[in-house]
Amino acid sequence: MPPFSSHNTRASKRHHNRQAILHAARAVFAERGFGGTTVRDIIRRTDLATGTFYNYFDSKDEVFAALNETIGGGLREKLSHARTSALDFQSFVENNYRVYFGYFATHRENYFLMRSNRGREGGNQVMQGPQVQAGVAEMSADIRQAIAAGVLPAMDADYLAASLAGIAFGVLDIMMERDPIDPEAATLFATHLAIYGIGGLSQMRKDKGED
Amino acid sequence: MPPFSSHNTRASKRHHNRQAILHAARAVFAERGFGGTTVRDIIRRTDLATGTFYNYFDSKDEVFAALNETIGGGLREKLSHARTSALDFQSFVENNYRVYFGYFATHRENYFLMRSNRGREGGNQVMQGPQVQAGVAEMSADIRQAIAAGVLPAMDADYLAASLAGIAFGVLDIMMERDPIDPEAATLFATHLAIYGIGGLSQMRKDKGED
Amino acid sequence: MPPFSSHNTRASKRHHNRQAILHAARAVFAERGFGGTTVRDIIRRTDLATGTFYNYFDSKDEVFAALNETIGGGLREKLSHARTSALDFQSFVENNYRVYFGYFATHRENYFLMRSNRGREGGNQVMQGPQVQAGVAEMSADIRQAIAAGVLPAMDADYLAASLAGIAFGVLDIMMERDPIDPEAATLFATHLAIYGIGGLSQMRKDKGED
Amino acid sequence: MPPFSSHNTRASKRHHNRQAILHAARAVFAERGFGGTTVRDIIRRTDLATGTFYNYFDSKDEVFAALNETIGGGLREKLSHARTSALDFQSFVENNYRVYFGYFATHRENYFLMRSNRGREGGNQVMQGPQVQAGVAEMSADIRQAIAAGVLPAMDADYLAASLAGIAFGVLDIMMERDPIDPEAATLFATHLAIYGIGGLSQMRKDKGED
DNA sequence: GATGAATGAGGTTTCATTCAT
DNA sequence: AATGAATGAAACCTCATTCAT
Repeated sequence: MPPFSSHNTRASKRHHNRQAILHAARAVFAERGFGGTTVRDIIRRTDLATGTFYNYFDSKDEVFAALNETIGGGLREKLSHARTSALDFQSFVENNYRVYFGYFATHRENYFLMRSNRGREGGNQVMQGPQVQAGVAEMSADIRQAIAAGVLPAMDADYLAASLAGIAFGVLDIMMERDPIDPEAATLFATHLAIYGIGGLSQMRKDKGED
Repeated sequence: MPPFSSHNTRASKRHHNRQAILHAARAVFAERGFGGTTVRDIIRRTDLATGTFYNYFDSKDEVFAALNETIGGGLREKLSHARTSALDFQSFVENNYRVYFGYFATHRENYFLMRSNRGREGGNQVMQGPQVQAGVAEMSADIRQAIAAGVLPAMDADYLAASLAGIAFGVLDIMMERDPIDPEAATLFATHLAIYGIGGLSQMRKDKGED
Repeated sequence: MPPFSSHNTRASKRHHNRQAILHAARAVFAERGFGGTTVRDIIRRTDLATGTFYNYFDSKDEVFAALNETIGGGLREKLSHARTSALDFQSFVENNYRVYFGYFATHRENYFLMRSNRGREGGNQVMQGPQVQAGVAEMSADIRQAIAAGVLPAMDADYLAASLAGIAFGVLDIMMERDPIDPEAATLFATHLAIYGIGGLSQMRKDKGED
Repeated sequence: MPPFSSHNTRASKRHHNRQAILHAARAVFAERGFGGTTVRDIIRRTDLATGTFYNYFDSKDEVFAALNETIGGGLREKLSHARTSALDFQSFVENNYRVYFGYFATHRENYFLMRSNRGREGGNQVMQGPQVQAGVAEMSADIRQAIAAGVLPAMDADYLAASLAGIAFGVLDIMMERDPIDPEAATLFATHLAIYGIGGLSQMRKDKGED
């Protein structure tokens, strides 16, 4: 046994290899999409051998899932933290957007990965990237709470949550195409649109009521 | 000789087969996504033979394209018509949404197809389905016009167009999950959110200006 | 019935179509070889339809055979005629070569066709093109006759016939690459080589006998 | 564990499989020709799986090339060696033929392979089998040298080299049909024909000159 | 007879996964 | 645990030939 090189070799090597695979996979999925990626594409960007892949993941599907898990986890955590520090509904929305746009502004790889969604299983390609799923679901819950607490007037919470996510997606795509990427501008735009829009939604009931 | 069925058989049979393939393809793509669909899957839902597929389309890609072309064409035309009849910006937005939601309410197959977008080539999965592309681009142009004409205050037209499309997508997904499907409710929700949101965007400048 | 266009339409049209197919086939086989040629390639150079091909030939193989038959026939006939007018063995050989090289000098298409021999069935690719087969066999017979008649000393007639054909092939390939094509030079070269070589073959026996 | 079979198994197995494929390919090409052979035909004569073929060769073309490379290499080397030991032009020619006929007399498989040349791309079917290519080209060079050195009178070196190769081909085909195969007889026949024929070619100039 | 779409066996190639070393 | 060749199902596509019109 070599004297130094390995006081915790076993575990750390394992971790290192797993990370190497994830890293390579993220890049390839982003470039070629899920369907266009082969396991060999992934392993080729690594100094491992084909078979080794299956010591770490059971299938191509699984790396993809793990990847989304990882990324989704990071984003979800940040969003969650941002949310707790919100004092009112506007800052709730604004914080969400700021974290969201900021995250992708500093993690371009993940943006491209997110867009590479697999092309089978009729899953919603837009709102069901795992990362977004989380955000939408939690946001939807928060909205319901806000309505219950009287902070927001009664309105369709699912439509609203889906709309806020849709705005996020749309604006994100434009933001990422620009140079320089300006997440703050995107945040302000989305926030204004959303907040005033939400304001209008209370009108909706009145409009109806006043018929 | 059957009395009707064959006054110009050759051409009509050809047309019939092409339709059969398109029909089958739409169903399979919707179920399994582009990547998960094989040409055999398509042809199996047909009473044609494998080779016949290639008399009508050169590849899987091509059916997919033709399908989107067809669908996109239909929707685009309707949207275009709706737009010309708009008297003010609110009805412009409202008509767009009404046509959009109404279209998918009565064409569920196409909704599922639209969500099956292929999973390779890093194309935007959300906003670049051919159908939507058209809508967004034209909407973006119309918004610029409206700004130039003074109907709308100066604002980021690309962000806005992308947001309006994002809202459409988000709301559509929720709408399609409900029973009964209520496109009018979706239209009103999206319209209110958008119109008031847009109203708020002018505030944005002022907010900034008043610093 | 149209007044002029067709006093013997039926038969002549049939002949015309057959010729059209043969003509097209010759060109395509020459370009792409037998294996690389599809029936559709052939028919595409024609104003006929796929199915019509099978009114004239039973298979791809058969056109190929007919083509070789036609060409071989032409060449064989010319060779045969040349042979009857030979007064001695030298002019027998010389006439053969002159006709052979002259034929391809004025029928380049057939030269290329001849080289496009099919690539299946382990048939000899060199000496068994149908055209050559004929020549070699007949030449072999003539050589035996010459030996029997005492015009030539005893020697291996099959080896000799094969060699004469081999020379023809080798020289032909070089000749066809040159510009201008000079069949007379080729004829003289091949004739000299052959005649003097044959002269040497009698020595062979003597060499052996004198051991 | 078997005592011998596996001291460096990995590499040796790889080599073994490659050989197995080449061996099978040679047999099938010889039987059916290039065009008539499918990759499946080859792999079927092996205990390997379809996909394995593509671990060793990229395509049918490539096995064929490798095969010719191997064979051509062997023959070329022998011919080259034979040539260096030639003292005069006659022994140069004689050695060439002896090696050539001797080679195929003891490698029947390769004879049949050589005749199976592919049937597409208008390549010369006769003189351009890789093996022969080498011989002809080198022979052509040697002839030019001999002419330059005054060993041979001026004559058309390309025609001559092609003719010598043509004789080899023609005689070989007859030789291989006989039982027993007698390469020495073939060698002597071809040599006599060639040497005396070449002698006659000098006459050609004179004939012309004396006009 | 002419047409040209339909047929379907069969060819080449890819690739997720297994497995012997 | 790592390796990387082997596997073989399955994908895409071609094309000689048939057949209804």
